[in-house]
Amino acid sequence: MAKVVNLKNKTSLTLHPKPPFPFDSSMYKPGHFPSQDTAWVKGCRWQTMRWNGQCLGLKFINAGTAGKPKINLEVYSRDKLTTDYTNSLVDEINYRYDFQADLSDFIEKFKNDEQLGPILQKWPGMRIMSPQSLYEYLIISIVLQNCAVRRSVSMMQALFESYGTLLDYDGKKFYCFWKPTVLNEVSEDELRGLKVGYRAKSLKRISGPFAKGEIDELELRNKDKEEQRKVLIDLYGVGPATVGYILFDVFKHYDELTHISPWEQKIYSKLFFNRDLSNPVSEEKLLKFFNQRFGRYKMLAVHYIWEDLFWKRKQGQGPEWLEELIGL
DNA sequence: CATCAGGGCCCTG
DNA sequence: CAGGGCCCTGAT
Repeated sequence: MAKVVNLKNKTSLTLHPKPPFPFDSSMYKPGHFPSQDTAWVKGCRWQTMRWNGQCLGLKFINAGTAGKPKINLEVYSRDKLTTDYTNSLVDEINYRYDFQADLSDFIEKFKNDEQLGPILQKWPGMRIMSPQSLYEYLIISIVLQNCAVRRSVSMMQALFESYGTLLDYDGKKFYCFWKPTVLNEVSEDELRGLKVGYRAKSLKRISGPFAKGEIDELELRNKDKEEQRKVLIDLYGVGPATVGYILFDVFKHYDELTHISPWEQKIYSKLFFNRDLSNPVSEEKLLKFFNQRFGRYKMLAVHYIWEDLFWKRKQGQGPEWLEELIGL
């Protein structure tokens, strides 16, 4: 069982995302994998975070409007935090949640687009996000591979219980990720015991370069997209699908769309071409279509459409065919 | 009970 | 560059 740490120290900070900023669609993504390090209710997101050696419990509270955004951030920690620490934390949060992004050009370009226009009206300036570090995102990607969501959730749970830290803060409990050194030192057999299957090897081999400091996420952010791609694809267990997600979510390349998985292919074929699930448009044709229509914003545009679909589903207004595809 | 596919990726030929 | 195999689970 994971150890439980009670975070008694609370620091209050204020964040100012660049307007326009719709809080809920930016801070909660029904289309993302549901990990056990977070929760959301309207106007509020809880999220654990490992930063500079400390496990933190974050609570983001909406205290503004889309036009005049303001977030009250409560940071729960075991130790008292220094100003230097909270400054670096705020920088990191701004990066991970893309708070300072200027999306005015994107909004202007597509406000009258047939599919995108209505969503931009509803959620002008919605951000992309990756609350996790690059390493943590990689772990999630590995447990996502070649299985349905239900199993991914149970693998993640098992990993958190064995190697994570359960944080107790604000009357709630969420898991916090482990340091890369932890998995680097366990045996593949031990990992297999958690029923992660052949993914045990990938989990271990991905942890290595991070444990040894061979991959520095902050440094990698300053490289160009193709250099980032090369570093990622060289990791064992990381292929084109995973790299695509990371270049977009973690490194914020709004134009990264080079691979469409079969189930995404079915969804886009239905949404844009009204094709039956059994008769999807080819990946190549879809890629060409997105490129022509959305140019350097193609993945961002797809994200808006994707999240709109999954928000509707969450509210019980999703299309029938989507349930068929997800098959939970 | 058996069989199969699943939000990939690696390795082989 | 195509295709088999991989761990395991839930669905059939």
